[in-house]
Amino acid sequence: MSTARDAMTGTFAADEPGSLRERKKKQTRRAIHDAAYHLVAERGLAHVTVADVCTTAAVSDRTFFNYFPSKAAAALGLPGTAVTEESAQRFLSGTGELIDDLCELISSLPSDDEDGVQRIRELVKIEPHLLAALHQWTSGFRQRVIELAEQRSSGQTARLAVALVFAALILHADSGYTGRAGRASAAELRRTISLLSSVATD
Amino acid sequence: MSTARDAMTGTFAADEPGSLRERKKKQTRRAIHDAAYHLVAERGLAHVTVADVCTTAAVSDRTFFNYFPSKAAAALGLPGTAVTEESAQRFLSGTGELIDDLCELISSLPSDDEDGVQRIRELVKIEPHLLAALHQWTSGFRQRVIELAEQRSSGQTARLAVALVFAALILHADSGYTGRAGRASAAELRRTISLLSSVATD
DNA sequence: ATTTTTCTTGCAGAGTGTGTAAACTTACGC
DNA sequence: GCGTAAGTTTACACACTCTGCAAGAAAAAT
Repeated sequence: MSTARDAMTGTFAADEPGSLRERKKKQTRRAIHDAAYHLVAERGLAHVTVADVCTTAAVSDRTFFNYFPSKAAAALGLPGTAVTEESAQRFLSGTGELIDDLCELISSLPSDDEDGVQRIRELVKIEPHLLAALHQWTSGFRQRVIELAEQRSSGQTARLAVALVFAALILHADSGYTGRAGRASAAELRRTISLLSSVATD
Repeated sequence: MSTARDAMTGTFAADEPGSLRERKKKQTRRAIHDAAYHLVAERGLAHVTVADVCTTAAVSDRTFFNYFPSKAAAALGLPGTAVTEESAQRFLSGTGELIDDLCELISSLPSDDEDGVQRIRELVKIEPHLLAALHQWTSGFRQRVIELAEQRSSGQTARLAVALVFAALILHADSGYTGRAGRASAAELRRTISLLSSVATD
C-alpha cells in the first residue's frame, strides 16, 4: 500500500490519507471516542454529558457534533459512513454468490480501532440502552446495503438476503451469542447464516 | 367475551378493560397517536414538534410523555409494552415447534388499531428516519422475546430462532418488501422464514 | 360522603442538537 | 516564502426533547 507521498517534494496530496488534515481529524475523532468510552464505562451513560466528554477530549461542544451525531454513537465509536466507497465498488463488481459477497461487504466496516467491536460489546453489556442505539445505527447501515444489493439482484431476493446477513451480524454484535472477541469475519457470518437456515427447517 | 361487568351493581372492576379509566386512557392514547400520525404525514417529522401534537390532541405536553417516550414512537403508534403478560404465558406453555410459537408470539402484539402496521409502512416510506426509530423499538421487543425463548430452549438455539423471526418481522414492516397491507400473521411470518432459509442455501 | 388511588397539568430545569458567523489552520499556486 | 482558497474549530444563541416535582382533578373504593 503506497502512502501517496510525493517522492519529489515530500508533501502529501490534499486531504488524502496521510495529509496533516486527515491525521488531525482521525486524532480528534479518536480523542472524542476514547473520552466518551471511558467516561460511560465508569459512570454509566446517564451520568455523562456531552459537555463532560468535550472537556475531557479538549474540544468544543460544537466540534463534538461534527464527529458524532449523539453521545451514544461517540461512546460506541460508530463510524459515520458504514460503507466506504471502495467497499461499495468492490461489492458491485463482485462475481460470487450474493450472500457471500454481502458477508464480505458487511464485515469490512471501517473501524478507527482494532478493538472497536470489543468495546461495543463491553459497553452494551453494562448499558443495554446502547444496544438500541446500535440497532438504530445499524438501520442506516442496512439501508445503504439494501441499495447496493438491489443493484446486483432485484427486489425481493435482495431484501431477503440483506435481512439474513444483518440477522447474523446482530447475533455477533449481541454479547452473549459467542464469547469470541474482535470483529466478525465474513466466514463467521457465512457460518452463522448456515446455522440460521438449519434452525428454520427443523 | 365477558366484559367483566358486575351483574349486581352494574359497575366495573377497578382498572379492568371496560372501566372508565381504561377507556379514557385508550382514548387519549389514540388521540395523541392520531394527531402525531397525521401531522407527520403532512409536514414531515422535522416540522412537527411535540407541542404541535399536544395542542392538536388537546392534552398537555407533560401528558404526552406519559403515553409515548418520543415523537417518533407516537407517530408510529408503537405500543409501550410489546409482549402482554397473557401472550407471554401462552408462549411459555406452548407445545409446538419453537419457531412456530415464536411467530405466534410476535404477531400478537397489542395494537390500538387494526391498520397500525399499514400506518407504519406509510410513514416509513416518506420518513426513513422513522425506520431507525422502529428498529430501536424493535430492539427492546427483541430483548424481551429472547428472555422468553431462553426459557423454552436454551442458549444458542433460542437466539438463532429469535434472530430469524425478527428478520422476518422487519421485512414485513419495511415497505417495499410486500405490497400487502395489514399486520403480519403468524403464517405469513412462517412463510417468510422459509424463504429466508431457501435464500441462505442457494 | 369521604378517603384513597390514579391521572393530568404547569412549572422549572438539565441536556441534546443545529444555524451562523468569526477566528484559525492547512493546502495550493505562484 | 507569501497570499489566497478551502476546510475546521469555536463561541454564541436558540429551539426542542424529556424528566422531576407538587398541586389539582377525576375516578374508584370504603
